[in-house]
Amino acid sequence: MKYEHKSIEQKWQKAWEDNGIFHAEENSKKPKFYTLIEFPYPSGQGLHVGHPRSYTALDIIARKKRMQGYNVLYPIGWDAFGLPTENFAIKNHVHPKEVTKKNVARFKSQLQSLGLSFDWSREINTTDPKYYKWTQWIFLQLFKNGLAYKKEMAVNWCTSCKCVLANEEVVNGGCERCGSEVVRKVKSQWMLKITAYADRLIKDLDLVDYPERVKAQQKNWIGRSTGAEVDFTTTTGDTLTVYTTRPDTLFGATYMVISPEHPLIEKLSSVIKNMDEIRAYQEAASKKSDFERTEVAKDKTGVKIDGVEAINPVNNRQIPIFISDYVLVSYGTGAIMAVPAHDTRDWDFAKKFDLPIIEVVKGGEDVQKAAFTDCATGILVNSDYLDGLSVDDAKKKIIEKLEETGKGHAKVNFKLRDWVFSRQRYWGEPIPIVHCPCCGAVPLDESELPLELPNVESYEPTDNGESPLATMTDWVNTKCPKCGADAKRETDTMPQWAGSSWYFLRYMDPHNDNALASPEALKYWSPVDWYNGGMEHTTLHLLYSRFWHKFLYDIKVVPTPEPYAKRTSHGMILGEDGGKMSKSRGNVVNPDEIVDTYGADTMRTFEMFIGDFENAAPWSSSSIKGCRRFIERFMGLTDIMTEDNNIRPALESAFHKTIKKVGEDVENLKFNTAIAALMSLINDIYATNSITRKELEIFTKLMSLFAPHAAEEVWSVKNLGKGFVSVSEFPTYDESKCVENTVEIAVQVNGKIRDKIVVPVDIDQQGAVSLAKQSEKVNSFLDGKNIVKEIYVKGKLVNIVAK
RNA sequence: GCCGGUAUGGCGAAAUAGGCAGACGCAAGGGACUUAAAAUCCCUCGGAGUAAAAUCCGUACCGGUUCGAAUCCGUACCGGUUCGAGUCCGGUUACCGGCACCA
Repeated sequence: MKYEHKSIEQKWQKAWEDNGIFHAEENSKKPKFYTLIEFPYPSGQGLHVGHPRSYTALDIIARKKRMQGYNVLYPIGWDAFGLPTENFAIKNHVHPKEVTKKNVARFKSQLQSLGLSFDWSREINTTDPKYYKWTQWIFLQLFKNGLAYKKEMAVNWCTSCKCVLANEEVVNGGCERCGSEVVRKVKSQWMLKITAYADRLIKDLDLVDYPERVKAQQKNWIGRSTGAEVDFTTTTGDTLTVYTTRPDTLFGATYMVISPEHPLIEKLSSVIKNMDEIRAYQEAASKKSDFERTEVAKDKTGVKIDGVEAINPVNNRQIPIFISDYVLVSYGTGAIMAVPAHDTRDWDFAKKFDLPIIEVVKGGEDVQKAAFTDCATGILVNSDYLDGLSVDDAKKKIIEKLEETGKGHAKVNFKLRDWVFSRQRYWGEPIPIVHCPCCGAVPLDESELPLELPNVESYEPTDNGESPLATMTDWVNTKCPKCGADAKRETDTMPQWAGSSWYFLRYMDPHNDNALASPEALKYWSPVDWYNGGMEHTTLHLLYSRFWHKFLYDIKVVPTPEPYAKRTSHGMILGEDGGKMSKSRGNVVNPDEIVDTYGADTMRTFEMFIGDFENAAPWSSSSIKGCRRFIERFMGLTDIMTEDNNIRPALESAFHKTIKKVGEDVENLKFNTAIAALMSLINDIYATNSITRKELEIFTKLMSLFAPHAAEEVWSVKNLGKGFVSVSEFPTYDESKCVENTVEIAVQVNGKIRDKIVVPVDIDQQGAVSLAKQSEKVNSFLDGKNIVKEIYVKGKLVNIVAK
């Protein structure tokens, strides 16, 4: 049979869609299976060869589950709010809505050309007011529950996007999206209190099946640490509270450091003698970007505060206070007690400013030469009632003492900060809040949702840091929903992460106007059974959506504490040169060209065959030919089919083994070896020059996971079964038929292979060894030696140990 | 610096409760078919070695355990915990990812 991929692929894509065979069933009695991929951002560049790697992988899972009798939900939609669209709109003077529409159409046709078994009847779009009505609704619930609040604070400001960024969006001091410089800017911002969920976001990782690296990264990002807050009094009678993870070293505190922004400085400005010097330091620190501030500086800087000192609560020793930018205002209390003997940063600082270093934990080298930071082995010294204790015991004891005397208490801290939720841009969900001069921030009534984006003249971001919406006075000016007074709408919009934080719920019931999804649909489909996506979203989307879902669980909207039961992650497809695909490198592969030249089936098979799914893999324009040949050979089977409706005995175990292997490998994301097994089997089939009807039926079903169009064609041309092979019953195997009658085993002498023999599969040790000894080759190595030991490993080898 | 991961032919990679290293595919070389090329089919394909064999070497490094190690161990060097350490804690090289002055 001639293989014309273009006509075949178009034909079957249309047939699948016309018959709706991939639509998830409503009110089904079948067990459900919800497979999910991260819905794409429809960029102007169109689909990238990286997208199909994830989509094809879960498509294969979805297809297999469908064939195994599950009611499968494999949905698709568009995460369409965002800056590139807006920037394109500004440049070309088109409405972002139009840009989005065009990009979605392009993406949709590209995706459909790949033969992915999405349920297109559930397509969603985050920019659709019917969709973002519910994004806004969730925001209102967060607001009503005190988890959304507005706060004046220093934020990350992208100088190019003219917009604030969340901490998660700042990469190496630059904007995650455009790479431009990020500076600190004080602005009033909407914040979401993700920190209220910090503990549960760590703890509930135990409930889900995620790769270890994902769990580790999330834990690392949340950064839980346990320690104590300790109150120091100052010579002015004020209280200076510090956070420390090493309260056991309190006796070794020889100075204190507060961050340049610490409020105590203003409060004591009249007492401080060197205020000019301090002001100059503050000024210099504020000019540094966040990146420079947090970069591990080799050289510590700081200024000693003149005129006020602190008193160590455990020994009443008077110690100096410094300001230094190595202490961050945003972590802990913005102040530390410095224990140079047991903290490398404090040690560096102490050396530079010639401050005393007092050893309070014994067990390391000379603390005058380097800080000793090992908690596991140290023993407390020079610490009064803590002397002789281990670090752990000393921590417990000192915290007890502090709590007794009211000088401190145990404290847990997180690196995680609240989520900066405002963006000063047009193309995002409007925040449904009205600012009233009397009532403050007032939420819109839920019946007013969706609060739609107005049409504006210009989407250009403003230099004064306000959203383009602020210029729309008839939209901005409104009445307070509470008291009716003249009031103004919030003009900031939500970040792109808002719409994607709950989209998987909408798929369960995408056309519902009364709720984000019906309780019945949520109950039936939750949680997502298998979610595949990129590692780059681990501390962004994946964390945000877990947070929202936990909140929705708390207010009894969703039935499960975690949104995704299982998460897997694919590796990147690299350019042929081994580097990341990018326009500037000129190594970008266009999927349209691949589909055009080789067909979607080849593209799919190749992306699955390319290597370990979880690792990065370079594209190869020559290797893909092997996959094309494989599919041609598959199509060619139709020319050698016989009407025999059995599996031939010679191939029986090969078929059963392949069914088993393909099924298991697919579940374990080992697509490459599953395809290799099918290639091996087809080689065995061609060696016999024929294939039976029954054999072709099974082979076609297995192939339909990877090359669904070609499989449908073979299925229908040879009339192998009713309907579509894509929804036929997945073949089963018989474990007992997976084994051959005879097997070739290796014969070793002293661990070196000397011969290979064919033996019955169930032969015992004695039989195998005596057969092995009949080999001349083996005997030549045994000559003149005594046999010490004979080893037989069933189905593998015989090893004769001789001396 | 900390956390996680990886290391196998010319290339993408297989094989780990220890058991035939390199499945499957690409590339390459030879042959068949063809006026020729492409396509297809057959053969070879880790390295050294040989006329062909034999044989030796080979899974980042070094060292071990074992009849047998890509797979297990680190006992190499030193120290600690312990009545008692091969067993618990603390090493080397290269690359990738994450975090990084988080007290």
